[in-house]
Amino acid sequence: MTAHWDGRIEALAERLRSRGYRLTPQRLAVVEALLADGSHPSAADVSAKVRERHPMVSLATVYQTLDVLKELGEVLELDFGEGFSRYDARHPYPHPHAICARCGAVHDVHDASPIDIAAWASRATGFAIHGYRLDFYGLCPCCRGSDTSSAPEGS
Amino acid sequence: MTAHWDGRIEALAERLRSRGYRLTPQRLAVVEALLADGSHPSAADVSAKVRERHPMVSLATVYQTLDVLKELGEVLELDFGEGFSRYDARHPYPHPHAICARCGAVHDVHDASPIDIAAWASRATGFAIHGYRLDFYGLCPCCRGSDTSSAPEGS
DNA sequence: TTCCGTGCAAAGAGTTTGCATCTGT
DNA sequence: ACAGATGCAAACTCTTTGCACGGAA
Repeated sequence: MTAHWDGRIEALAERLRSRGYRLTPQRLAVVEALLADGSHPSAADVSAKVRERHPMVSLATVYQTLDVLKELGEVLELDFGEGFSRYDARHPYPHPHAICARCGAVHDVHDASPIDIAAWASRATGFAIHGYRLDFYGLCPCCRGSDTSSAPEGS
Repeated sequence: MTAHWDGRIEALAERLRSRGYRLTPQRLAVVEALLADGSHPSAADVSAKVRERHPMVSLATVYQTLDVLKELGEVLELDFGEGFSRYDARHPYPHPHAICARCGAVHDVHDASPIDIAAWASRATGFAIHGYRLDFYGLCPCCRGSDTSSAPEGS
């Protein structure tokens, strides 16, 4: 299967080198782990994925590589108030997310907004808007049907 | 001066008592600190403010009180990815914020959105949307004019 | 008197950093 | 060969928790 992030590994490798960063096996492994699926992995998720095939890559290296990728604008750090960060290397630009309160899944929302919310906010606030974040909380289509209660855990 | 949160201290006191919570001097001090100004204070900010007049109130008590207030729905916990949470007791319901990248100020956006973004997101994602957060990043009107560079710190 | 709340200090989670060793270019 | 990257462990920040004391109902 092909998708728009095909070739992103090669592009990233080139980008790293041209900016004076070395392309180490560890960095390659982190990039591969980030792009492996459409999820929004935490640093621990990335580390676990990397260790499946490169058991000696340390968590510190994962964090350091994520920092480099953030600096290059090739990964987006997402904080949903869970106590840790998630990362998105497939779509490293601001876009809305929908978070399921029951199963915890994070979905990307790629539909174009019917309005230019940044322009609206600029008008409403007087700010020069550089970016935004828009997160929706609710039940994903899957969890909507499978349970009448919306709480992740019974209190 | 009067504002819509006048009487909120009294209302909160009543709410606490009716729910079986005690109204202690510490809790009153935390509530006062939260409502003192329109900023979006962190727990440390609240603690500092409380200690101006009640030096023996511990940080743990501040956190515990914030938990109670969150449970009552009287304070909103906000996480802007700064590594700590901020709290809003004046407007404890979801509303957009605008964060200045230069001075760090957090402004409330009270203008009504021109569209029902929750309805849009529901249509776009199939989620049952329960809530959302919308944060804008940029330069506040004050910082816009005072400096041509947008970085909080020179790198 | 009976709990609930407090203060202290220690524990906890996630992230960052110092330093000696190793490696891509 | 040399600058930069790695791995380990310790440090750091914010937040939560255990426990004995203290005060309100």
